[in-house]
Amino acid sequence: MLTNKEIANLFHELASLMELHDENPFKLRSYENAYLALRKMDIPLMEMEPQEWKQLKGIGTAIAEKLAEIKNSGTFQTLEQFREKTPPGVQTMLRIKGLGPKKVKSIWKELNIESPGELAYACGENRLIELKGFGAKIQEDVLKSIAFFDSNQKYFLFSTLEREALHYVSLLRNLNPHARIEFTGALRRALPVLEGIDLLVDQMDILQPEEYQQRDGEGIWNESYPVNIYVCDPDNWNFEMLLRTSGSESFQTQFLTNLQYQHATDEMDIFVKNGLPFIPAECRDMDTFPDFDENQLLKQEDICGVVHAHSTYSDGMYSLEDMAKECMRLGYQYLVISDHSRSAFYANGLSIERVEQQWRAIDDWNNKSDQFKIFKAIESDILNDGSLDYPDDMLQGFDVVIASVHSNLKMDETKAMHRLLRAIENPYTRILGHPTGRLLLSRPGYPINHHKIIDACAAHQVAIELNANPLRLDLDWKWIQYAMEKGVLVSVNPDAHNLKGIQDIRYGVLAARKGGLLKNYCLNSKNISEFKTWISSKSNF
DNA sequence: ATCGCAAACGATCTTAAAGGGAACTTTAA
Repeated sequence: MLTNKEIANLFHELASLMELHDENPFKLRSYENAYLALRKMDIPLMEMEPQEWKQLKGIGTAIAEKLAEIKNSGTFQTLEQFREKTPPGVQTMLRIKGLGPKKVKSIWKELNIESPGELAYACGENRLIELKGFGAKIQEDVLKSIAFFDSNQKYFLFSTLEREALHYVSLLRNLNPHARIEFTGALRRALPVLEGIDLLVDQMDILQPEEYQQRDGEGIWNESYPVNIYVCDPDNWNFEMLLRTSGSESFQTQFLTNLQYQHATDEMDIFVKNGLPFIPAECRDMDTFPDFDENQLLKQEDICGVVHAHSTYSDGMYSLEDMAKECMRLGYQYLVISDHSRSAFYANGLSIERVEQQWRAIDDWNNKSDQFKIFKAIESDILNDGSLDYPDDMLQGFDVVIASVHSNLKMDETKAMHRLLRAIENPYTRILGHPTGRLLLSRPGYPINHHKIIDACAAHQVAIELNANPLRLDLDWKWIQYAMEKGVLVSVNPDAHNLKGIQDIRYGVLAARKGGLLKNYCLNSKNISEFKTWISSKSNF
């Protein structure tokens, strides 16, 4: 069953392919609009009644019919026809950053290049610059993009493989209801990007390796990524094996030599019996293992407030009130609503008038509700010169200003640092949003000096966002220790654009734990009164 | 292909930077 994003991507793919084949630009714009609408939806399309599809804005008769086809077969005829008349390698080229349909078309038709490999070769031979509209700079960038693209081919997002892994677990459980099955390997350590799935099972005599192949039809084996199934002693669930198969290399060498394992009742027991501090699985990628009390490590239930979410005022799918109600339902105490600022045109950023309109709505809510509070925030674009997106007297009116870069991400380190440092130094900035702008496996993000950024945040009492979207997880977990050393708070922010998106906080908490974030260093683990104190704590006015 | 206003059809409209090539196209947020 396809997810909304996967379905949306099919229409995006169709639009690109149609453009490649010179179809009616308005037609393909409709598919592009459908893509934009569907990717943001959090109600699963495949679980909706077919007649409901047509109610959605951007979905008419034709696309609703295609959705029905997708429900039946996972794809639709029109798409398959366009796929058929486009070489697979050309389709792959469409996924390379910096190449849109126009450029791919000219590479394909003028140079007869039909794959990224051939394209890289042609760049090496200086042949791309012959094309009209291409030059030395583009040729160089294309080579870099292809290298980045290639290097990511064997990796998958944690969120993707976790979902798949749960599917495998249920398959295995069907084969043997009594089996004990656990995630292990990098999946258990919650690495943000993974090469495959590792599972540890007992009593799996029914599953000899050669059988994996035979069971192809049931999806036990997989073509895109390896599924490693470790089998331990059927009579005795083996914590040694769990520990060994889930440790990183540095963890193995530092901890797993000469350990006594006998009669361990759980994993923690092995640590205790050997006089070692317990290191939770997700923390085992750290270079050095800090002395911490595991109980102080951030937990999902420590998060008191939802910081950084969007509403229909900008590019969110749900109203301010709906977002607030969902946060309440999930047990949070407050919502820090942060729509896009006025320069974010593509995201329907808020003009000054519309900011004021939203403020009135927030005041209304807060006047009526004393049990759940909405704070006024903005995700302000950091403009090219490092300034924020509104005049000071407007910025002053927000409870929280989150400063993020959204445009002109192609920067060298000097430019990026200048831009970010200026934003951090701005007296109104309270949180630095997704510090590198990376999208895991798809966009590298601009280069920054993390030490200097964190130092500046410490000097200016600016918290750093750990954007919890599984595609971002930016600030990277590796920098959390340094942030804590400098006393910088980390805010685990969902950046939600719909109700479901709020629950991305879970991925953020995993990444935070991975970096060893302690509860006391997490901004949104503050309860509402602590959070209010933090808001009024900035002292450099 | 979809929408919206209207009753069969016309309009579809983000914007700015970058790069290449001397005015404009392409891409990406």
